[in-house]
Amino acid sequence: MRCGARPEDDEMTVTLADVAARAQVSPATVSRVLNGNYPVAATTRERVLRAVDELDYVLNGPASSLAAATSDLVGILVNDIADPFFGIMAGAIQSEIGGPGGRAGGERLGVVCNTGGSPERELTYLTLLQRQRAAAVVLTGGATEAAPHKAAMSAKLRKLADAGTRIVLCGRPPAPETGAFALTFDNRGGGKELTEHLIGLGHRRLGYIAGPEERTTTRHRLEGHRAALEAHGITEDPRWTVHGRYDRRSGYEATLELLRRDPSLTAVVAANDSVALGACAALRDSGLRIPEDVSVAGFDDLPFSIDAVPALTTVRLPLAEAGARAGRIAMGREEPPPGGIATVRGELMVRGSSGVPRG
Amino acid sequence: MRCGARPEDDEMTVTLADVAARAQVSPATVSRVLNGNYPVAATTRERVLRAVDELDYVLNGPASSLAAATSDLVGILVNDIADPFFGIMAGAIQSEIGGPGGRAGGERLGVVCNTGGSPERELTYLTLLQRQRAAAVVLTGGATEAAPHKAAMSAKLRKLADAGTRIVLCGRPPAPETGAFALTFDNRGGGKELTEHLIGLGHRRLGYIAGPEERTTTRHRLEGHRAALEAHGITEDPRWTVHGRYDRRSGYEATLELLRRDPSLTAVVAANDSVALGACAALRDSGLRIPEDVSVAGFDDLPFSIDAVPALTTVRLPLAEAGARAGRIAMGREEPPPGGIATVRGELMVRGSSGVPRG
DNA sequence: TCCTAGATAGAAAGCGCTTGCTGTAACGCT
DNA sequence: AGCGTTACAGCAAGCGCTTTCTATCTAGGA
Repeated sequence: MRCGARPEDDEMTVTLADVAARAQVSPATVSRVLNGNYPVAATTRERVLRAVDELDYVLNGPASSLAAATSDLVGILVNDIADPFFGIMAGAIQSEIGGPGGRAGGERLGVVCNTGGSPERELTYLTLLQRQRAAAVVLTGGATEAAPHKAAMSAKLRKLADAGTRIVLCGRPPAPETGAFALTFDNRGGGKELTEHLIGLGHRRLGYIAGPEERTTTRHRLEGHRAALEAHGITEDPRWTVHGRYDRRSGYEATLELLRRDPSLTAVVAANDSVALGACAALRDSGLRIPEDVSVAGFDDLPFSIDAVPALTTVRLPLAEAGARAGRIAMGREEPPPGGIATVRGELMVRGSSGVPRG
Repeated sequence: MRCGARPEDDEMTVTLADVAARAQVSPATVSRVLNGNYPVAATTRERVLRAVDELDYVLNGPASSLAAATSDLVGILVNDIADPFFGIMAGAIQSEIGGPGGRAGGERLGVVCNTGGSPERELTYLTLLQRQRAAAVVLTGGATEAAPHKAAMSAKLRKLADAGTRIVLCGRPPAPETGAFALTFDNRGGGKELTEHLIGLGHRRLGYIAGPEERTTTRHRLEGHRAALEAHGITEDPRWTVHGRYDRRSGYEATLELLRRDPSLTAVVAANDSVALGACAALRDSGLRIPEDVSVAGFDDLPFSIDAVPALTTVRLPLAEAGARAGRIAMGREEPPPGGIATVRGELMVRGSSGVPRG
């Protein structure tokens, strides 16, 4: 690496000019060697690279971004980084973004930002990324539907797109007129299929633990559920739906509430797998067997879902695949879907937590 | 926000100078208003802020970083972003970093980078962060112990620290002479306590599913386990230890292997909770009951561990608390621990997956 | 009343890099 | 031999912001 016997190296941070001086070339040439976007004679390049190595030079990112009017930052927005649902997508996106380990060429810094599901934070992060002149931004997970926020988001996304930032929505509904590409999960279809499976088993009284209100994911999954009920002539009792957060705790409490409202329920459909796990715990604590007394179903098919006892019936979403594709699109390495929108379907996974209703 | 009837706004990206012109002040004044680090008359500030708003101005981050020689990026390195172990820490760190939603003042961009456990990627990410002149870097999770990588890391961290980047290690052993602060988990102590609990229950033949070799976390937990065995006069059979990855799949396979090697084992201690879940699945699939036939123990106490059936006996690590503290230290908002090093202890959580041995 | 200090605002010099344009050899062609 | 090319390399002008230093003005104090 470095020969270590050159005290003057450490005087200050090394600049392009220092490298140029050592390699006996102009700064321009060093820049071109580093960026590899201009012909440089092999011997010169060699000399420059040696100097870079000897001086242990690290490019000044901000300066570079300023001069080139582009940065190598790619933002990844997630609702909850502690939730594997987002972790898996983010990991897949980031690995395609390149960053380290990615294929050659643009060594980009994929940065994941945790909005905690808060619309304001989402907006603030977008501003921060805009400020950094991010090369691309990938937004994952459902969106908030409150009108003011929706409008603000649209405006912000449009502005980002105008500034040349590529926008990709992954697992989120399309944002019309923002220039964003969308990979949308078919939450409605999945929800419908799941409930139809339960109905097919003979269930007629199904509780539903929905996610937070005003979120697209929540609404779509619930709509699918209701569509299934309706398609089979089942009239839904308003008491059968409870809203909560997308976590285990919420599932536990909601299930208790559901049981209180109508003890005759024979199935509980949860907004996602974590919620379903909480539901299972609540049922067990209430002395009910799964699926003999009550069937349970989740959504997403996160890795731990198969380890539940009994294993969770759920809808598998190809999180990693979708993330990878979103990452490639963000990097301009894959053709965006026709019309800018693609629907990604889930797959029903029937496992032990669902069975024929009791009695 | 903006009155919308000024087509000239959108001509090009708005700069500080544009704002200055509109507010009838010099660019210097605008900068000062925005940074709030210099006295500006209230009426002037007012005028400037109005102009900022009207023009919808967004600071150019790279330019700002270049001129000020500092950036508002804070890097968070994790081994596996899809693993809640890291997700929880990263979330806690990021929320303290400020970023959006954080308390007032420096609005920093906390970026989490997924190394996938690869030493090279780790190094590359550090270089990328160095290039961006990151304000701070938090490294989470165990470190790789291979000598060359260790040396390279040390050098890199020292260089970062020299450049003014604050370095915090969270859940990772101290890195001597690098100027890094460390919040280290007491993996050894936790491992020892866990195994002692099992021994106390009467177990004498315990299998151990360790993590990948050459990682500090793996080694420390294993050392604790062995210390407990030794302290109780139990001679370990080499066949009782199997190495694998930190995931469920690995736990499943390792358990099968363990059972093959010695069917008389009465307990299986796993490197972490995910592995333990895999172990449970393997035991069940082998027709063994937990804990009647074989006891199982995990490590970390991730949220889903309590939902295992039976609930997992494990060691709780205060992931969120440690992350939050690491974040505050990184931001200079909390005094670093004396000596730059603090040990964070785990807490034994005895639950249903461990019981007295059969026979 | 004159002078000094305190409070603001502006001028201008960079920060370290990229890139359009301008040389200047060496090459191949007629 | 003469000339258009091609292949490199350098010059120098910024990119948009921060910050030091200087200028101005007002308010006290002697």
